Amino acid sequence: MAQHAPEPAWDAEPPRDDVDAVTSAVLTASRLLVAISARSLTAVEEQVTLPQFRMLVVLATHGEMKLVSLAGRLAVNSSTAMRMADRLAAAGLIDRRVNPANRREIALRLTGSGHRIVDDVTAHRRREIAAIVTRMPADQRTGLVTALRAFTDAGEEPSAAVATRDALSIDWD
Amino acid sequence: MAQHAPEPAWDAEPPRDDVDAVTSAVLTASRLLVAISARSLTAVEEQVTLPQFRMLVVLATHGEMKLVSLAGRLAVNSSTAMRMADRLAAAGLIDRRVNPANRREIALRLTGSGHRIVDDVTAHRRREIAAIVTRMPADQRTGLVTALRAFTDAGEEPSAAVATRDALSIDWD
DNA sequence: GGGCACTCTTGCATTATGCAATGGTTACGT
DNA sequence: ACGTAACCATTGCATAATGCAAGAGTGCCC
Repeated sequence: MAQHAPEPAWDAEPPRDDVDAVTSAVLTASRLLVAISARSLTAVEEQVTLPQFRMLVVLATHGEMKLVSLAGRLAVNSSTAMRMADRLAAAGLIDRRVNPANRREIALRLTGSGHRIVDDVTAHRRREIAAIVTRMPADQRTGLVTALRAFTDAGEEPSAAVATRDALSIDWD
Repeated sequence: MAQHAPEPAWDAEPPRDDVDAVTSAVLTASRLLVAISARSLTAVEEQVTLPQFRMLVVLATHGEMKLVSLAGRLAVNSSTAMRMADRLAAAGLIDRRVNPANRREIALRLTGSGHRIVDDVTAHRRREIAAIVTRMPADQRTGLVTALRAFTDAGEEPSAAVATRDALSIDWD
């Protein structure tokens, strides 16, 4: 990929090769992380479908929410969220009640069982990542933290403007 | 695990463990990467659904395949893959023909239009990651490459044993 | 030649998804 | 205070995704 002789010949523009090499490294890491996440989901996929799991994650993260907010965060139509909530409520994983302060809306919330499912997946994922980190040379670890922080900082700054919706198909935790 | 107390990750709380801190950093980066991928998909989601796009990606990566292999790689039932292939063929994005060497199987392959869709998404994703990398301090970039390589190396080593299926819902490129 | 494994295909049931319409509830403006 | 507009949940309708199971064609091996 990156040869040597990074001669920044023009302007203040950063050398293309440098950025390209880093981009490729990030993409490679992405694939691994997605594979890990996919594996961590197989544990619960007997109990809930993937879209249902996404809903549980959002509720675990944001606590009680009304339906339209939930739908917006999942980037699905409210009718879709509606029927998913129906099924999750029937399965005893979420709890629905009318908001007494505003009777137009309903408050949706995880039950204990719902929380347990999310926690199981999160624990599995953390465990698997930790296992990988353990296999890394110890002196590389601090470097990874520093580098990733720089990356996420650079990536999150403008995201306020973008108002990134939650992940399309996999929510991590 | 965590109820809904926001996790202090690596700062704030005294890192109980080196591994723990790194794991948290990786999880944070994961979320950003997923958000990026989700955004890169919105461009094509008028033309194909997400599962359909996954199928296109697999075909772009592996070239011509028979149906069961494709289904296996997508981790879906062959009947599901079958009908998705029907729709993609009807849309002119893939091409199906009987394998002359083995008339039980059908060979599925991307058309030009199918390729274009995959390329669009990949380009979008690379562009967005590159933009973030550009915003990083230049002296952090090489550190990121080194650190990510150490991470992916450590993560891929045992994956031969695991035989990781492709990502459950998002294929990256 | 016959069984057997492999492939594609189709029928059936459930879930996911969006759009549009309906009815209840709140907010706002005059 | 009244009426209208905005907001919210809900349901009907159509299509896609998904798995299981059964059926039909094809190739392989003994």
